[in-house]
Amino acid sequence: MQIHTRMTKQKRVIVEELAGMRTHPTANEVYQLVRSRLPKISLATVYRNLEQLSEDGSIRRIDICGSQRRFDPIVEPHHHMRCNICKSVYDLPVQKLEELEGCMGKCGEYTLTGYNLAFCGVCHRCDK
Amino acid sequence: MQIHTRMTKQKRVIVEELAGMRTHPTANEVYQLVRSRLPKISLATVYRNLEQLSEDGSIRRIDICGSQRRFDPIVEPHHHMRCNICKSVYDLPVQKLEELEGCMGKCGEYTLTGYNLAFCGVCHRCDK
DNA sequence: ATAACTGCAAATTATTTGCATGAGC
DNA sequence: GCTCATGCAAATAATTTGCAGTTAT
Repeated sequence: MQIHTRMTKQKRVIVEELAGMRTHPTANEVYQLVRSRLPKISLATVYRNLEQLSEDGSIRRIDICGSQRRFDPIVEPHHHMRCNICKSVYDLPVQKLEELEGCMGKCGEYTLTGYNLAFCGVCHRCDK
Repeated sequence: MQIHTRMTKQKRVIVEELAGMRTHPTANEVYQLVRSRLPKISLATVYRNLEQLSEDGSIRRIDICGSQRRFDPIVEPHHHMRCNICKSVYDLPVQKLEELEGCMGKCGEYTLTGYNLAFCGVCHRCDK
């Protein structure tokens, strides 16, 4: 980790493309998007920027979805759901779990600082 | 997936070694354990058996811990916490989240069938 | 000027698969 | 005996790293 980070052309385009997306793209999906504007960008640069942006809190990294990491431009607390069939990840309109916030802090011999909650199920498109 | 599964020597030892473990081992950790009793077993066999056992509900697969899948012999609902520092995964003595159960079923346009909740923080060993 | 960032290619890590042989039921 | 399971080796997939050249501050 570094002390100073710089705003590069690549980072700016990554942030711009991610903004507003609600599909929780993987690194490779972000790479494909960004490539239409910066054809020479490399996948490693996308990985490095997504990682750095997660670290400074600009975006949210979603580690709960099986083998592939996903990214979310919305950092405010909310929950996700992953369809067992199509594997898409959606935002969930469940806001009533503030009880979770009450778990933060000291909990037995652990100090809890955050959590990941992911539901699984079937989405409207796959539910026939 | 197959219709009939068989109880092999390898599967039996994997189940026996896993039973009672509270460290949520990775496939490779299970492999190392089992190897002391079955030196010729291969890592692929361990992966195949852990996957099969998760599918038939005999063990629980934990997909929420970053890049490595972990396994838990306890299938009853409970929550986990992963230390940010040592990356260990612990059981959590938080049982008051039954509200989560109330979220199952229809939720907007989704049908929720399960969830994964993992806390992160710092464990007693790393908290100095 | 200097430290951070890039693209590229190669390396790593975790997991899966093809296949010939072996073993439960 | 018929499948399913195994061991091995090779393949895949996701992510990370080394490095020499480039760029933001």
